[in-house]
Amino acid sequence: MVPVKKLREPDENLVRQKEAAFADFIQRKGLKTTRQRNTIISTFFRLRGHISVEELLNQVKQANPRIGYATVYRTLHLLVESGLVEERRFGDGLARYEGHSDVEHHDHMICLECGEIFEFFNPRLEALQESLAEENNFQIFRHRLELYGACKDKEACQRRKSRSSVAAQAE
Amino acid sequence: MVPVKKLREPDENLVRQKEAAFADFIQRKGLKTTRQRNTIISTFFRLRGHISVEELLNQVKQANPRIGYATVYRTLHLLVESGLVEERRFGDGLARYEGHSDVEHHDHMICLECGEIFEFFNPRLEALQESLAEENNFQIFRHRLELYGACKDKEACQRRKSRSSVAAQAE
DNA sequence: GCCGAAATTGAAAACAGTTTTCGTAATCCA
DNA sequence: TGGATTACGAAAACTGTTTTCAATTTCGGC
Repeated sequence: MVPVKKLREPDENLVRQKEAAFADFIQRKGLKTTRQRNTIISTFFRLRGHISVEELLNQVKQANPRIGYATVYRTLHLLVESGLVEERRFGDGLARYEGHSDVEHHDHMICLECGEIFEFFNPRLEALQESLAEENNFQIFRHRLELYGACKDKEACQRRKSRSSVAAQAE
Repeated sequence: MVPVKKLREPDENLVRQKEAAFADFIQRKGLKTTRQRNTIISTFFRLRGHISVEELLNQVKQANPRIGYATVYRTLHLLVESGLVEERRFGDGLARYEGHSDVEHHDHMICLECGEIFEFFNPRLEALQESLAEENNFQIFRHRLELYGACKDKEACQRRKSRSSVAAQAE
């Protein structure tokens, strides 16, 4: 079973690979390669974690301050369409985008104290879901499992259970 | 284990009980009892399922057409605060509200074809989540599990897998 | 290299769902 | 039954996201 892991630095080879895959996608669709899109995707792939549009735009603006929201949104949609990126919503009202990790499918643990998001995958869990669906005459296309709580890595998160921070507006 | 069930008609006694509980809540908070709030909550508790604000407003307007969005939103917030109702978001951008069923906690299967929402609960699933969290040094406060797919009750949902209907914008 | 159709951009407007404002009306305790 | 307090409803404001539109860029063919 694949344990929880904090996301590692994206490695440069993988990033290049993804950029190439996106270029392919763009070409296959008969779309055009533009400076803005390149800036956005290469910025995106070099970030790690679950990026909100605003976070991405901020980074992107460092490379090219003239790029605006619209283009970032549009490019993210393309990334999702290309299959290179997934959109997630964790209940704080923001869409977040995640470049595929090497784990194909995974679920999330979200620390309500520090906001850290961990990925995990467990085949028994998947199997159990399948068999439950089966029993109930339901066919699963996809699912979403999110555990909200406190990570124990940082003692701070265990102490500060006041639910003051991120917890307030989550969900 | 508690199997999937479609929601039954809310029974009149339970509804009365909830209305009373809400009245209590209002009083404890030093708020006022108003005709509008009464209309809204009694309409809400007599509906079943996972109600969107618009659905609720439509129903409410039949009893009193002068009631507007603002009051419905405000009353729903009170219901959530009172603990009698939970807010859910299934990724179509709408908040949905659910009066507690008799199953305290439960997860959801959502049919992407017909939009039907089923509730289920499975202790093994819960236990597995707990042990995964344990292993990974994480403390769960709450979680959310949603299975998206096609219900097999209606043959229509199995046939029509084209992802044309509800599926398109979901997530 | 240059043309021109087609795609893309950025700013701003539009949108959807939700929240807030503000003047008026209803509640309810002394 | 005041009268302070809370609630109401309509409309404006807000947030995150999408669309519009005129101007710009891309790129395959010449």
